[in-house]
Order: sequence, then C-alpha cells, then structure tokens
Amino acid sequence: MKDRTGYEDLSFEATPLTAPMEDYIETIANLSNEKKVVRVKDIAKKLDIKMPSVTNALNKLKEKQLINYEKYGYVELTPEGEKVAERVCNKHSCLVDFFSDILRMNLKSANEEACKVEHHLSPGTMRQIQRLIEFFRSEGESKRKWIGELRAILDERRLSDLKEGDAAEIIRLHGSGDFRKRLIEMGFRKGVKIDVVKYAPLKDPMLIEIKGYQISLRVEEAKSIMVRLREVSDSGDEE
Amino acid sequence: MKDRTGYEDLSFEATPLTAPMEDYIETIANLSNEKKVVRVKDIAKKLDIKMPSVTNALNKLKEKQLINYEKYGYVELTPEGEKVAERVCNKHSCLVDFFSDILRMNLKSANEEACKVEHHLSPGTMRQIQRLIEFFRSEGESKRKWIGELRAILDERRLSDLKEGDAAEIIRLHGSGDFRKRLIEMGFRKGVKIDVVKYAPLKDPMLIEIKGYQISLRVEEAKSIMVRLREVSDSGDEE
DNA sequence: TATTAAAATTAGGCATGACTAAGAATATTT
DNA sequence: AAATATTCTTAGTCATGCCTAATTTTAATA
Repeated sequence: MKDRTGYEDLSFEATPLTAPMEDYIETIANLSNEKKVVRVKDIAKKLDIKMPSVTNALNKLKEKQLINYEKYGYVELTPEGEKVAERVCNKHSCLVDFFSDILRMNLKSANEEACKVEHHLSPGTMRQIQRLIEFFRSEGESKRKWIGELRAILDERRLSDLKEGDAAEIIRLHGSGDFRKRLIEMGFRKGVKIDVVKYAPLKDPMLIEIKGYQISLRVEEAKSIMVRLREVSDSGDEE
Repeated sequence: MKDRTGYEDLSFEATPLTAPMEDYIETIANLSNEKKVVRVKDIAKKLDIKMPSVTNALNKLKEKQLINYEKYGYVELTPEGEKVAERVCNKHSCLVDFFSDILRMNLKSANEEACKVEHHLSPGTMRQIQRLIEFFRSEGESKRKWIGELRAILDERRLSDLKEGDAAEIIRLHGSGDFRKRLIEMGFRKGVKIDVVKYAPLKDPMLIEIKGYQISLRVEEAKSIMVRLREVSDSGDEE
C-alpha cells in the first residue's frame, strides 16, 4: 500500500468481494436495466436496508473501482464492475433455472433461494449445474417421459409446503379421524383444485381457496393433505 | 427480556442460529462421533480458527442451552443441541450426495461446497433436492441408460477443472498450433490416462501424471485438454 | 425566489465473529 | 511433588455491515 512504487493498481481485485458487496453490485446492475439512473434510495429499497448503509457500501465499492459515484450523485458500474455484475448475475439466473425448472419451485422461491446461495458456490459447481440444466432442456423422446416421471414426484407436495399463489390438485388425504372426515365433508377429495391465497403474517393459518370458497387451515392440518402442483406459478413480486 | 415475568424460557430458540454458530454445532457433533470427548482445541483445529474464538462461541451456545460446557471442561451437545445438529448434518449430507452423486464432483469438493451453502437453503429446497437424489437412485432399466448419458456429459471436463487426486482420460485436444503439437508428441492422445497429482500453492502450474511421467502444466494450457473423469475420487481429507 | 420536501450524507453506535497477547488452569513429565 | 507443557480463558482490538439521529444537499413547489 506504500505509494511511490507506481504499482498501486496491482492490489485491486485482490480481495474477493463479500456476499453483501456482491449483492450491491448485482442490485445496481439490475436497477440499471430497470431505470434510467440508479439512486441510493432505489438500492436501499431493493435490498431492504437503510440509506446510510448504502452510502457506506458505495464508498467502498468506489474505492475498489467497481462503480462511478460522486457524493449526491447517481451510481454507475465501471467496466470492471460490469464484469463482476455479469458473473454474479449469471450465477443467479443459472440457479433460478435450477430451482424452478429442475426442482420445480415457483419463481419467487427460486429467486429467494438463488439470492441466498449464489455467493457461495464455486465456478466449477456452477458449471456442473449449468450442464445439468442443459441436459434437462435438450430434446429426446425417451427423455421426455423420464422427466415427466421425475416431475410427478417433485410436484407432489404437502399442501403446507406450497407458497402463496401456488395452484394444486388434491392427490390424497393422510391423517385420520375427525379431521379427515371434516375435510371430506368440506369437499376435499382427490382431483379437487386448491389455490393458496395467502399465509397469515405469522405464517400459520394459511388461507386457501377450494371450489370457490376460501378456507383457513392450520399449517399442521395442511400437512396431511397431499397435492400435486398444477403449474409452476410465475408469481412475480407484485409490489 | 425483563425478568420477574417467569417466562424467560419462552425466548429460547427464538433467534435462529447464524451460519457460523451452525458450523460450531455441526463440528461438535462430528467430533463427538470421532473422539471420546470434544475439546476446545479440537474444534479450533477443525474450523481452522483460534481457541479464543471457540471459547467465545461456546459461551454463546451455552446460553442458548445447545451445549453443556463448563470452564476448562469438555463440550457436549444438549438434547436440544442434538436436534439442531441432526438438522444441520442432514442438510450437509444431502448436499454432499447431490454434489457428488448427481453433479459428479469429487468428495472433497462436494464437502466444501456443502459447507458453504448448507446454512442458506430452506427446508423446502432441501426436500426437493432429497427427492431428486432418490429418483436418481431408484432403479429402472431405461433410467439407467439415461443417467449414463447425463454422466457422460457431466464427467467431461477441461483438465484444468479437475482437482487433486482426480483421475481422467483424454477425450480430445482443443487449441491448435505449436502447443497442440507439443502435447501430441508428449503422448497426449485420446484414451490416454491422466492423474492430477497436485496444484502449486498458487494454484497455477498443475502437476499431472501421464504414462508414468509427471508433467507440470500451466492451467491456461490445461484448459485446452478435454478429459473424461474415470472415477469420482474418494479423496478424503488426508490430514 | 423563498420555502418546503425529499434524498443523501455524516457521525456515532451496535452485534458478530474473528484476532493477539497475556495470564490462569490443567496435564504431563521428570 | 515440582517443573514444564499444554490447554483454555480473559481482556482488549478490529473489520463488516447494519442501524438511528441529525445535518446537509438537492429537488420540487408555492
């Protein structure tokens, strides 16, 4: 770090970015595509943190020469920053594909899970996941049947495992006794369609829609209802 | 947190464990199986951190009633701690299976990657991965062929992507010009077996063994040599 | 243009979780 | 049993990355 050597630049990119810093870069990249200019406020909102935290991070990213940024000004990625962003975003979308196309999770969950692990997987691992996805996507008659088989398995869930917006169809009822009887009386039978309207704030009673009626179920109860996902919901984050 | 309410216990398990804390629990569980007693020193060594850091963490885990631990004494998981450990360890081994059996990574890499992401995936995601693994393992004639196809793809790597201890077989040489010629002269031909002996400390020149000779290759050069993994190496962490 | 509103920054604080240095407790050896 | 080694803890430091409160700058409005 001594000056006067003429080699200061060599120390750049030496320290790999931390997970939160990668998140900043990723967020800035995404906002650049959505908006004309990227402001501190936008980043704070997207990451659900307060503005001073953003200002602080931006100063660090500027030091690393990953963004152009002047006090009270807008934020822009440098070419170097773009490179990082591309790397991170590629990881992210690869993981989203994995979680949604292969593991059959809805887009919202896929995105959330991708955000959580994208900073921690090595390039080698990502490459293998990428290939797995490509293989699943490549054509082939016998393959299609096989993938269908797998999806049947992956799409079978406990009702309690579904997310808001998921649509499903009853396969069977586990459990026994009074509760089971009550379910059957309410119309819970094989083939009947169910939509998950939403969860209570505490995530416990879940509100579902069945045959036009909305019913609130305790999560513990919903565990005994096996369903098959009808479509991988595209539930975007409707603001 | 005010006292005199008589309800202090209710606040336990309220805060979910952080990733490092989960690591401590996991490490303690593993050491319990390996050794008679678990000591601060063992944990420090396993996690590659210094002893004071361990002491510090143990005090926190004790507060959360996840371990039994007295000053200068041994460490033991409480029943509550065991529960956490089981949850974490299950995640870990499920991920190791995924990385090794499905993505075809060697055991060492699989373990490393599992360590990095195991704290970040939700139970729902784990369940889906679990099912994917089970599906791959379940029998079926046509399935076997299909899996073989997938493995052929996943086992094809650039020589530079292999890890220490991996064994492979040359598929083809990319690149062109002098370097390619030189490779061919040295015996790099389709079908020839290669073992990765080790990487230099800086990870750049890699030392391989081919036809009984050890050769040092620059990673950049090794990228042009496509190989097929011969066996998923069980390279344990030989101390 | 003066005033108000919004956005951004500075300053200072806090929780995590690592570290070093130094001293105390326990084990091992002689 | 005394001396030495090892292990462990305490005390204090540091980097991250978040926060709140207060201030400053910029933008919008009257």
